[in-house]
Amino acid sequence: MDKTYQPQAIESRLYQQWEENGYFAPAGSAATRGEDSAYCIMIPPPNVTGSLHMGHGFQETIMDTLIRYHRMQGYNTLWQPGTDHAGIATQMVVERQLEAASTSRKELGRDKFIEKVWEWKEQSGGTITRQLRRMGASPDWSRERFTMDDGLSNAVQEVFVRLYEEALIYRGTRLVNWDPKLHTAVSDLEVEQEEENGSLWHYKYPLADGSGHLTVATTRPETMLGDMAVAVHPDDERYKSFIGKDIALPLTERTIPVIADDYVDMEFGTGCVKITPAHDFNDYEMGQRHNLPLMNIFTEDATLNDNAPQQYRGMDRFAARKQIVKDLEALDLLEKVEPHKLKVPRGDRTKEVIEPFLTEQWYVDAKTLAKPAIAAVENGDINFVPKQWENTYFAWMRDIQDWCISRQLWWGHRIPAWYDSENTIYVGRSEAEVREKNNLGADIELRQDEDVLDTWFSSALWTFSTLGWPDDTPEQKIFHPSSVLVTGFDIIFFWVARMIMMTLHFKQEVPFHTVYVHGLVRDSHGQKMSKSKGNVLDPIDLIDGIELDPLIEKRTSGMMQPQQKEKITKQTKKEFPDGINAYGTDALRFTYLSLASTGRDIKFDVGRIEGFRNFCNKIWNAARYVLMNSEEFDLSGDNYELSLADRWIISRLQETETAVADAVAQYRFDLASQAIYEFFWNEYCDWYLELSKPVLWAEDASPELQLGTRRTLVRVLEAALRLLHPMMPFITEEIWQRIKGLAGAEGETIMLQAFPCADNSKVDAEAIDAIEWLKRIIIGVRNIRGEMDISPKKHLAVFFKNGSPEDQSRLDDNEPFLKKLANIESITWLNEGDEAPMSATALAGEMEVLVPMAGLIDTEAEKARINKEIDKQGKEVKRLSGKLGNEKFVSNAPTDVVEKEKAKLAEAESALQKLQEQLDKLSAL
RNA sequence: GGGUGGUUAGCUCAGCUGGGAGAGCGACGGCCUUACAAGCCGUAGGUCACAGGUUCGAUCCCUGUACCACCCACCA
Repeated sequence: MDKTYQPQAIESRLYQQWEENGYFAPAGSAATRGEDSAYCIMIPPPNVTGSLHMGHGFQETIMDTLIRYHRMQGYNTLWQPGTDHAGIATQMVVERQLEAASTSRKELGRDKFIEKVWEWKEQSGGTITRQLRRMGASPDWSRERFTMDDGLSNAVQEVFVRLYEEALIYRGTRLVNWDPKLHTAVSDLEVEQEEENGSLWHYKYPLADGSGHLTVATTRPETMLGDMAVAVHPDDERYKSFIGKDIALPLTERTIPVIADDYVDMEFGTGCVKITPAHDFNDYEMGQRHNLPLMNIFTEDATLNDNAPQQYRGMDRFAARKQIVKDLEALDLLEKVEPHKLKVPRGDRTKEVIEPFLTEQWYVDAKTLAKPAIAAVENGDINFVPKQWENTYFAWMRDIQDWCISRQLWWGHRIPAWYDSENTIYVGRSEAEVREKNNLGADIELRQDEDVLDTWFSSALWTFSTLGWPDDTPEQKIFHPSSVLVTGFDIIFFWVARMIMMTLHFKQEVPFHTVYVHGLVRDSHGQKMSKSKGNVLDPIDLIDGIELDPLIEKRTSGMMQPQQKEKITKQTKKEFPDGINAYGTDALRFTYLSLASTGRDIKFDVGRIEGFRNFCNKIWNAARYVLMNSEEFDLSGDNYELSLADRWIISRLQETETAVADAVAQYRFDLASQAIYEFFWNEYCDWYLELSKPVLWAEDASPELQLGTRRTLVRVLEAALRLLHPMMPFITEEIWQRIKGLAGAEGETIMLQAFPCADNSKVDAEAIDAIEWLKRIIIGVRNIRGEMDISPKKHLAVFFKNGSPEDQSRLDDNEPFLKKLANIESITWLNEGDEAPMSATALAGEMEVLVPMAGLIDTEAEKARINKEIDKQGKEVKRLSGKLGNEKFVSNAPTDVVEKEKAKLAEAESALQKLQEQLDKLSAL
């Protein structure tokens, strides 16, 4: 074995073996395993043409850990992989490519364009799944699905048709969020409201009869061309007399009424609001209440249409704004402009300003579907972890709006609706079915709806469409509902809520029992990672490492402003002067898990991953040690004896196994990883391996004891590897393969071994006490050595004073260990009355451990050290005696607490007394 | 405007339904001790954001305040 762990030497080889051997597939049918033993996770399908980012890495690690854990526990385990066609995102990428090639989607035409998208999908579609493999993910790749493949498209169509037939899908004309760049409607969720700096213009609107004017305040002057009224509050004394009068709308030939509506806030602006029902959601509502006509003034590109006065037609909305501001000012109608912060709606993909736009679209009746979906969480059929996300879910679901599902895109599931020349709607699974069902002869021309469905429509069916629905498949019986959904809070509404609605409706069961909601991965300063900030880390770079120059190149490529490029370059040079080391997959996974405490975002600090890379190295070297000391021996016999240390480490292993099981049951991967880390490093390596040396290296040790130690070394390591495998699959497999024979394990892979389960009968309290005793003494001597600057090489002669018979017997049992671990030459037991040399002292309970000072220790230094300890113990005594002197504490606190405090006090008092005596002696010199 | 989460060592975070705080990294001192210098040994760091309250006792429970982050919402 290499002296240092080299992840790149083993990872891809092992992964290939796992995949080729079919270890990722579920093991056994429902008949052989029983349905109860199934465990299933559906992957949140990443964009098919995307690539892995830190959020994926985090999420995949959690899922894979859960999957490997349950697989090892013997569940019939399915991790269902797949990818999403990501309508808008993918179409945008391909359109950009076309643009670069000086053509466009329109030029190409629908069929050719879709062909191009499929080409792009074939070309780049493997990236993310390849990267998932690098993460060590173990989904059943043979079952991989794509939202646009035949089976899933079939499910989408079926769901659409059935919902339409149940009147839960309908077509309606209303204001939608329109993206003028993409030329499509988007749902409310796809609109981000960002606060931006704008202006609030105050304009005079003259009355038609010339008797005066009202002043309206607006952030969007250009929409005034579509104004249909001016509204005031009915109780507003200032404007009561204006209600019912007419306004001569400037720049147009139209007159509009002054209306009263209590939506108007008297305090804001001037208290007069211009009402543009076709271009504002609130105005639309008010228009409905007051029967105002709608006048749309925009085209699909958000340029002004023919409803606008001649001089504005064809102008872009922002150019029109400038022009209208100018024109109104020229008419002397501008009263004032003030700076104003406002929320600007932007498309989450295009960042384009979204325009409320009157169109005909398809909608899902979400209110009806939401009812059972709310109930399922209320009654505990679905549990969120952490629980507070349920409130977020409820709040949204109880006020849910109908879901606009049609998109004016080409890439996606085409809506299965046909129209005749009269625009009658026919919905069906195919044109043929539509014709047959509606008795439409071949002479009647039908055209299919041009639109496609929102990407999330197909994602909403994911848990059952991937298992073969609408066909009745055995997979659905075994694996549905799935066990847990692992996802980010940002898609609770987009995806989780809609999955719950759709699945309950079509399967009459929940899609999953638990929703584990994890936080966002941020950079080490808590900033969101984004290309524009230049702070993005790529999980693959953390695995393979990357030099500084390519890292800078990666972070700055495609940057428009050279200024920004420079800033990012500087920042990157500062943070990663030598680039990023190759840490390997296991270190990365362990880092994610150790940061995964529930309910908060995680800051990813490269310092952390380095620490866990070191942990990998520690494991590697511990294994080297174990192999060196056991490889050439026959460990198979039964003629062995376990030492105290053996029994101790076996006890601690059981306790660690319990801690890990408890933590995983609560999705506390941070606690689980910490428990293993501590066990392996601080106990197995720091103490047990050291304790094994005196046994293995002693000429005169009994063969039984040596065999016992070798067995324990190997077997505890083997169990620890299994315990660790779901978190660190690669290193554990590699080492396991080398030691399985020695440990008496059989099987081809650690992946399919039993996960360790604590056996409390192996917890040996006596051994634990004995090793604690041992550790106290060794640490005491080391402390003196360190504090008094005694060379580690110096063999010490020490004395034990005031020891009990139990101390005596422990000394007899453990002398070689003490000598080896504290580098002690001799231990002299002092009976009462024996003369003790002038010494530095460490306490082990009542017993004093003396390190003679002659020639080694300076009196003043030792006095200072003792004083420090006296100070500490003195404070403790004061605190405890104060507490115990409090009548109320003694009478009110539970007796076991009082007893515990009393014992602590006695111990502190005894220590204090001994230290004081020692100090007196030193002072007398 | 409503809601959620956070505030603990220099940094990143734990702290198990209340018995006066822990880890990793970093810092400091000493070690090339035959598994590991990506290591070993030792040490020093905290009025647990602030103010009240409940309690014999509060980092933990309650109320309020401040700051940070995020989500939702129709203020032109």
